[in-house]
Amino acid sequence: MPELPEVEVVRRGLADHVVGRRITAASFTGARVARRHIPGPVDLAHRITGLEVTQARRRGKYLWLVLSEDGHPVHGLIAHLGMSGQLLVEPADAPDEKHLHARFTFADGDPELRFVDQRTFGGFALDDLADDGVPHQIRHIAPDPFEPVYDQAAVVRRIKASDSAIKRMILHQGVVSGIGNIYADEALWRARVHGERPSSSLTKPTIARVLEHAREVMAAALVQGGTSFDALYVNVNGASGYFDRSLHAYGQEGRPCARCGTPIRREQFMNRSSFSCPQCQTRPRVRRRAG
DNA sequence: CGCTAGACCTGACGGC
DNA sequence: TGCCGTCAGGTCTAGC
Repeated sequence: MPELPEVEVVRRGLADHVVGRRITAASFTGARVARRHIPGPVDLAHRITGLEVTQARRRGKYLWLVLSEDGHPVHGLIAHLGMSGQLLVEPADAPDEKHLHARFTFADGDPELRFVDQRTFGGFALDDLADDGVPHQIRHIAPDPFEPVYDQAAVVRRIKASDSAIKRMILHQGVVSGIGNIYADEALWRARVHGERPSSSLTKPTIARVLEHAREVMAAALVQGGTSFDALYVNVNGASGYFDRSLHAYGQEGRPCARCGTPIRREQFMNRSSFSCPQCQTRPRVRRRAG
């Protein structure tokens, strides 16, 4: 569910409500929520107990809490929200949620931090931090468009060199991170490019425009607290964003394109739905084949 | 190497 | 009312 803007809203909540506090206990309700931590949930809980949260960081859709001892960073507690994960800051006496999977308590008492995840595609892992402060386990995730180390010219070159569809490339978290199905469709609509166009057939300025639109639409969504269609996506206080009102393509099947009035179409691509304007975003003429 | 399909889960919704 | 199929914001991997 959550893409970069929604995850950034959560990161800011963690920065406001969790950074600066010392963990006194952690519990995980099962192995699945800690499946990325090979030694298991008990080891994970044991190893973070007593450490202080000194930073809340994010790359793309991945979050991590920098955990320190005596002021020195020792670990990164990686969190991914998957499709339905929520990190909630709540009083300890709030009733347990149906899909509560983790609980963290702190030396200064209330509030505690909870991880609630209906589908448990999300979860936690503990890892060391590399020299640049990024946990080793997410080294394969490329910088997102809001990071200082993001090199758009390099991303454009890499995409231009690929014969893959442009939508596949901007969804590829190893090329550029943070973009998911919603913002991919919105960026492509804004750039008037059909997602199945082979990347190599696009000019570098066009590829750059797609990426710039992706960054802009995510920045606009962030201002509005992210995109939420229902109660599944919320910030750490349980509140929803309202960028869904500003979507032009995603989920808009049959509604008139805001530019030309043509009904937005829905197609299957990469085993998921894609939304686009048939008039503004013409399909590639031929599906190229090797040979 | 790149791509596809499938797996991992639960719940909401529409049709019958 | 229930049953069944479909769909959902993500990621990972087995197998071509």
